[in-house]
Amino acid sequence: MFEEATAETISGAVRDQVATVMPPRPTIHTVAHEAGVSISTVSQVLRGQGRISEGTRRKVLRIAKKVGYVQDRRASAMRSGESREVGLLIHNIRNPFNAEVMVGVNSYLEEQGYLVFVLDALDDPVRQRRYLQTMLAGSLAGLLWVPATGTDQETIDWVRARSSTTVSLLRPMPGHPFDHVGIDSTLGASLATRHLLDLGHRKLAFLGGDHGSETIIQRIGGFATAMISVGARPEIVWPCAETKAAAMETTVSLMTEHFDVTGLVCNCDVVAAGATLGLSRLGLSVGQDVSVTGFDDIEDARLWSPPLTTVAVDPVGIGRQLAASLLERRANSHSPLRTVNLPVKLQVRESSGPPKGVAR
Amino acid sequence: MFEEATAETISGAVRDQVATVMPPRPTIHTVAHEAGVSISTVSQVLRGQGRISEGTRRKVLRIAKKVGYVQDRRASAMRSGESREVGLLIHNIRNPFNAEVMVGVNSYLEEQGYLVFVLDALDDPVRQRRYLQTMLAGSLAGLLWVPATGTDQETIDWVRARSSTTVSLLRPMPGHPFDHVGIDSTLGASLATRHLLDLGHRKLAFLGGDHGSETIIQRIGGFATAMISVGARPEIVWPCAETKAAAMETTVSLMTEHFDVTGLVCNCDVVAAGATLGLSRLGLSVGQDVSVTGFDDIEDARLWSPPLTTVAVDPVGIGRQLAASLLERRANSHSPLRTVNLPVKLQVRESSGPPKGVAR
DNA sequence: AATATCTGATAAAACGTTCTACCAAGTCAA
DNA sequence: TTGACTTGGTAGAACGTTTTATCAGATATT
Repeated sequence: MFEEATAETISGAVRDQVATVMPPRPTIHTVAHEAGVSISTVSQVLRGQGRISEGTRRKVLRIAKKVGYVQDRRASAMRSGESREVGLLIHNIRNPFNAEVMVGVNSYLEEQGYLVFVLDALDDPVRQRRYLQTMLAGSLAGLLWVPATGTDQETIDWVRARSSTTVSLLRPMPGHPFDHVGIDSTLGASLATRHLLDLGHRKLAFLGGDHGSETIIQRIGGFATAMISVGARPEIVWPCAETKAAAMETTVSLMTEHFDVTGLVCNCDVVAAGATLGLSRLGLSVGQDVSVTGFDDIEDARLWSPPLTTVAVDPVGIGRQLAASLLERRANSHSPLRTVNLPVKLQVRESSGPPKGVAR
Repeated sequence: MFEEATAETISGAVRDQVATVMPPRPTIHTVAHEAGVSISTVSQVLRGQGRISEGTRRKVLRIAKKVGYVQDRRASAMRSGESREVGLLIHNIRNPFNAEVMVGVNSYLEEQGYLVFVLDALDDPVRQRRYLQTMLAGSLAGLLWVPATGTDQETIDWVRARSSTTVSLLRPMPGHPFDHVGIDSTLGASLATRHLLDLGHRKLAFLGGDHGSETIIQRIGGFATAMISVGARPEIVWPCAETKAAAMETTVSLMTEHFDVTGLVCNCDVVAAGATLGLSRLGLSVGQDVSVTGFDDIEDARLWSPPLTTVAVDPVGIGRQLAASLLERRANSHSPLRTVNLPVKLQVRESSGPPKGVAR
């Protein structure tokens, strides 16, 4: 078949098998009838429970395979109140870091027979609320949740009332109402800051993050601590949204107002990317005129121009830890809540260098 | 609360409300009982059907809101056979392009009251098969499917037998068994190739893509056509996996074997990124020694060093078109299958330039 | 006054599972 | 032979909905 290479092709050719009537999906009844046993027997065989003789067991399994039976998870979940589906509610899947986390979660849980499905709240609390409602309406094995910016207490309480197994990640919530997997934000930010200070910088700014979140508080804390330890003043702190566009705008404003800043400690790599854009728009060269550090070490960071100095975390590792925490909580629902903070590591590349006038 | 800044902190502090017993989730029965009506009445009110007086209607709605009732979608779907959940089965969510598509799908469908959930097959046919089985086991409003590399005919047939509303995307399947939304791969590849030819290149290679897929056939077709039209020979075609690491390795091998190649036409931006890495490992400068073009125009492409010349497509637009196609198919299940190809546009940046020895 | 029609609501069966309670037949010990 | 126990299996209720059939009472029509 030849696809014409016009700008927009709509090929409306009639193809075969459009309106064939679908055969009914095989259910447990189909199998039972075919095998000449009761549905209870089939159910027990399929779940490996109850007392069934080896003979019928084999027969049922054979028939099940033959007719292509596959369990309806929702029916199963509805009756037993036990599902093997885990919801991953993420605040923004466009951030490649989150995609990596998802891969980690998935790889761990699927070998345990769980199905992970993902919802992207696009960092919108209203949408997030709607998603939470629909997810928790049916039974769910567990919820992995990166709360959106501006998540209110009511939502948190609502989730806590509905779901016993919830693990939050990355963004700590006030009061730590759930098990939590995060990273050592304070340490990370202070590592990055100290690195710039060691290079000779003194006039540094912190860029990015939404005001008021726990993460940002920790990171600003790390930044400030490092600054103060050498007698510098951590006075320039500009929050901004986690997108390149926003970070670019903010950087332009920031550098216009504070033209003597020689280093930017950014809240994440995406913000650092935006900062890079903003600086080059101002004709400033990253790594020479102004140093920039990120946070995350997403896969692309090493490809940028110049390659980004950043605080590396292991997103797949976070994903796996998340999954592990979830299963642990399921196994033991009465143990006290836990917070696990995974290690960070400074990854030095060319976006940071000594300030102008200081010999390397 | 102070989080210690060690490499790995496990804070095991006991917190409050660990073992509080959950109140039962309100069901339609709760509402019915509270309002003093039957569950059928509640059901009818909630779906706006049947003959219910204005008085009871209002009362039911009030109570439902009061007790915080939210419908159990799985029970509803099970009984009615009609769900409002759409599954998006994607071959690799790490590719930012796919994340954008997802955003497009989501934004369109959610305003129609659908819930979109995502599964990432990690480009593994076996995993994909398992996911398809679990998704199609219950009823699903529709399936959006980017087939994994190496999807076999049996799987395709199986899906066709189970699901009437499936839209495939991006990777056309043999025989075009579903509605399809794609991009004009042939045109895109020939645009990129022609661009390099116009700059004076003659010795070009095509890099990336998995052998045998329709997409790659189209793109290689576009590449070859453009080459032949100026009398060059399209002989160097190296497929490779869609990851930076693989592309880097392949590029190194390719350039070692064909040291006189001056331009690489890549199958996607991720591969182009890998190629960039490979070239710089060989000490070759991108855009000067060797030109590189990509395909997708992911958000980061303009940030790389040098910024990537690439074939731009609109992933969010694809997502929206996908959603539209799905709803159309649902509305009219007997219309002939359709293929929609969205336009592409060449985005020229600094990763492409005239070959050495040719004046710009 | 008897019958038909309409209105507002309900009872009960389904959807595909799981699970508790129960049963029939066989085995074994006393 | 009796009672107790074991083995292998089944019936049927339940999960939270939707949907069809039905019903009681009111209103309208002959």
